Amino acid sequence: MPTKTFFNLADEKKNKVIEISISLFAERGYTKTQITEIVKKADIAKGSFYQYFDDKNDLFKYILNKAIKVKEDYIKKELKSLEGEQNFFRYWKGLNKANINFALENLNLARVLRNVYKIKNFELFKIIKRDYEKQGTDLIKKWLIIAIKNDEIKSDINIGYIAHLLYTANCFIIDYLLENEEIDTQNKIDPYANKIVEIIGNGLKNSRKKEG
Amino acid sequence: MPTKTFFNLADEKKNKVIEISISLFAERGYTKTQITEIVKKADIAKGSFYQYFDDKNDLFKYILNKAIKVKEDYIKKELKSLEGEQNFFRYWKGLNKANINFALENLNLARVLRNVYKIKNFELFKIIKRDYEKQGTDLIKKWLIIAIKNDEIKSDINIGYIAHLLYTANCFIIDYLLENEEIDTQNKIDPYANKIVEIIGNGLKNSRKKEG
DNA sequence: TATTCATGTGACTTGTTATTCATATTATAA
DNA sequence: TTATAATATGAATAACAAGTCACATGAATA
Repeated sequence: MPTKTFFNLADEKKNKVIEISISLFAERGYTKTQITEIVKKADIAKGSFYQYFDDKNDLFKYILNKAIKVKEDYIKKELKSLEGEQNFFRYWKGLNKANINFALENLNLARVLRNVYKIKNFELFKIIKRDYEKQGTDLIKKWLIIAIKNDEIKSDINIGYIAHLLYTANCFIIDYLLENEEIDTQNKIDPYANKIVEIIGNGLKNSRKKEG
Repeated sequence: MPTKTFFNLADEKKNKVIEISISLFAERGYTKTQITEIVKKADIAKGSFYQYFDDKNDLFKYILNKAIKVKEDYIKKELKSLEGEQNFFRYWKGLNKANINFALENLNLARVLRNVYKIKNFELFKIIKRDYEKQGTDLIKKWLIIAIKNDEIKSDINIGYIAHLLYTANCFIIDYLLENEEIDTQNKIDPYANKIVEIIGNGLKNSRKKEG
């Protein structure tokens, strides 16, 4: 956790440090981001940095948690608007939409999250990563179980596998978005995401049942 | 390129260095793999290492190219056995099979490749990575075009997107395999991979045409 | 204004790891 | 056997980046 001193800082200064850190972590990942560069860009002294944060890790965890919270808010908002909905695919589509909106409106935060996801052998983040992924797949699993009960989806699937596949399909869309910066508008990414949802959705659908 | 001295080495010694490097790069990725550890495990002197390789990068590129070559061999072999085949899905299944076999039989080489794929901001590897991905998607694109001509696949798809999706679905299977070491046999990974091929395949199929 | 507390500072220390180099050993050829 | 080339060695160096610290400045209160 950042120190009291950091939170006492004038908003402008505080946000400058945060924004610069986010953009560096997003661009270079954890290891290659240097405190030296952060302080230079934020125009503060090295010593000051260590008055604000215990160490590099402290800063990173702070930003990571920020990213997770912001993303969760997007998902919560979307789920609220889906309340009462019975159709699995609309749920999954909603989850995709929330994730895409989060990424579009917070490109660098989304990049920080994806970098953590891809990181290797970082004991500290392994737990965060696992929790984070579990949260995503658990939600899908819950929906899948209901969808199978409702005969909406074929029952000959392994729920764990498929939840993982659907989760990954979503990550894939986000990656595509983050790696192809030219795709920065809803107009371009939406048809793309919908196509994927449609393709995988068609493959999953219980063909014995007509669409609802 | 490793030096003449390295290639002159007795096979046992040479392979020891290679194997240890592969397993360390696979386990820890490029940055966290230390020459000091390689040298210690391979039981050679630090100075010797620098008689064999220009630097750490030289070693890594050598191993990376080795991995690419080995993987290509698996694909070439599979493609040969598919010669004359007209069905898109059998091709795609074949590609999956080749990749899975490569990964199962060369776990660490596969991990090295996946690590490179996930690496950020490594100018040197960006080109290799891009080439490598282009190769994978180009193959799928070629098949997709034929499949659409044959009415095997719906025509309302963006070939670039879908090729990328199919390519990623494959990477997803490999990741799942590499991250869940307990899945180390053909028996366990095959039904899993087939399920994914089936799901996405069903979604892509032209429903106006009966299966061939 | 004097005292105290909070914040700012950047040269220095520490730790880490790639890379070098002067020297020793071993193999090869004459 | 001797000379020459090839290979081996590990302590020393270099480069880099995180984290510290003794001191400076500023703000708040009495």
